[in-house]
Amino acid sequence: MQPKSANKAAHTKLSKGEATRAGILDVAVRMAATDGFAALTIGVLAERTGLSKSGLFAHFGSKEDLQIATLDEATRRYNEVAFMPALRAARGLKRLEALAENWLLWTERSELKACPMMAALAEFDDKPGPMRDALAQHMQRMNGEIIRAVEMTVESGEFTRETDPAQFAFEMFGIVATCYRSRSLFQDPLANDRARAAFRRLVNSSLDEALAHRRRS
Amino acid sequence: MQPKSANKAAHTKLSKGEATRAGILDVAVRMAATDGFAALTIGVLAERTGLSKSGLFAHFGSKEDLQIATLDEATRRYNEVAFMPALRAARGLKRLEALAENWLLWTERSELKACPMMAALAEFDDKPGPMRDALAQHMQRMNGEIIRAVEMTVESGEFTRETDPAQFAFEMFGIVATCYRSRSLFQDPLANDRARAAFRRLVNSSLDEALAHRRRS
DNA sequence: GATTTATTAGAACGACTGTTCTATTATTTT
DNA sequence: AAAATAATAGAACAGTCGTTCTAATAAATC
Repeated sequence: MQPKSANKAAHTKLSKGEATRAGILDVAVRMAATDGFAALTIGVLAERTGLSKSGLFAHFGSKEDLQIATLDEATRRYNEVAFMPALRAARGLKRLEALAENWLLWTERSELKACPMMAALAEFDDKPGPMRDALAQHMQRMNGEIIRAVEMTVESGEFTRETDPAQFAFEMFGIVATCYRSRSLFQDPLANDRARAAFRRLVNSSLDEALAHRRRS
Repeated sequence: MQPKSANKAAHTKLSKGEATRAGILDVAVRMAATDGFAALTIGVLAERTGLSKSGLFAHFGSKEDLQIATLDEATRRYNEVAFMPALRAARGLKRLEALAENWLLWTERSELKACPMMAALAEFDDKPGPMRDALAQHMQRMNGEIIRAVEMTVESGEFTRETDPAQFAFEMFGIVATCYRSRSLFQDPLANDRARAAFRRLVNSSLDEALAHRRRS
């Protein structure tokens, strides 16, 4: 199943198997974003990639592995398109804002119709199993990175010491998630702006408290 | 399919058909909350209600109608357990707070493991069809009621005139949705408190602006 | 109590599911 | 070019899906 020369340098030409696997995952990520992970059936996926069911199946040991691989690929793209570029912004508020903005826009930039991670969240957050475990891990990591960014904004002095990074991350996540939902369910063209306004308010409340605190002491 | 005497007073004894139908929907709502609407299959539902597949199926014309009926029943319960009781609170901030608190707690009070509407939202917000239409309608109504409550809080003078009710509803929805997700995915026992803190911050930002505004003028 | 109507069961349907075989091609290594 | 290995196809599997039919039973009406 696994080619002999598994570990290869980043830009080595892909073997045939690896290339088709990548192609499958590309279709799979798109499908997961649009129709959810439940729609990710072997038959439909085989049809859309031009492979036979068994031919496609051979690239993954099971449907569950296929789903996990799809989720992994989606988060890989998120990191590539949204998270890592945000790290180029200076530590502190600048970076935090970049994280928010990139998070809002990464699906458009990846030409996805919706966020596959949000879809996965919705489908598996209540069903125990390997998929849910993988998802929880990804989300913990993402959340941890946001918390880290908030902590740096506190350390830089832009946010008050009273700021609760976990609480901030919680609210930030809510804003982004609601934005995605608002877009898909209501096709609300204002969703992005509403999310930005909410985020600004969230940021301001940490800033304002800082100013008030300094005035008090 | 429909009994002759369909319209009956509120507390009339249910006919046998209506009783079983209600029993089916009770199981269906519970299942939708726990496992999602996709798990709402005729076979499983028949097994859990002790009916035959065809016997159960006869109560609904199609699976789609069953799903819609389940969603309707869920929103009916929400209105009964969360929305209507909140109307007993005085117009303005009190009522708005009651709406938020009841919204957070209605699943526990209904002995549901999660919110079926949130599940529906996640599964159908991207798939056009009657189910999505029904869902969008319910959500528009809920959102409208929140907006109305915010408007009343503005009219009562507790919120500043600059308050954007739709924006407030957007953020409030995000807070509740994230709370539910946080509970189910991470089993976070702090989720409710985080949501309450976020809501308090949301409320405060409208109040503070009001004070600032009065100071300015 | 007899007759009509509402409610349920049972069997069968074609379509689709994930998965496992075996066989046949491509590709890579020797 | 030969031998070994990787990649794909095709057929078949047991299971489930939603749905439709016919037949039997329960309840309501006369």
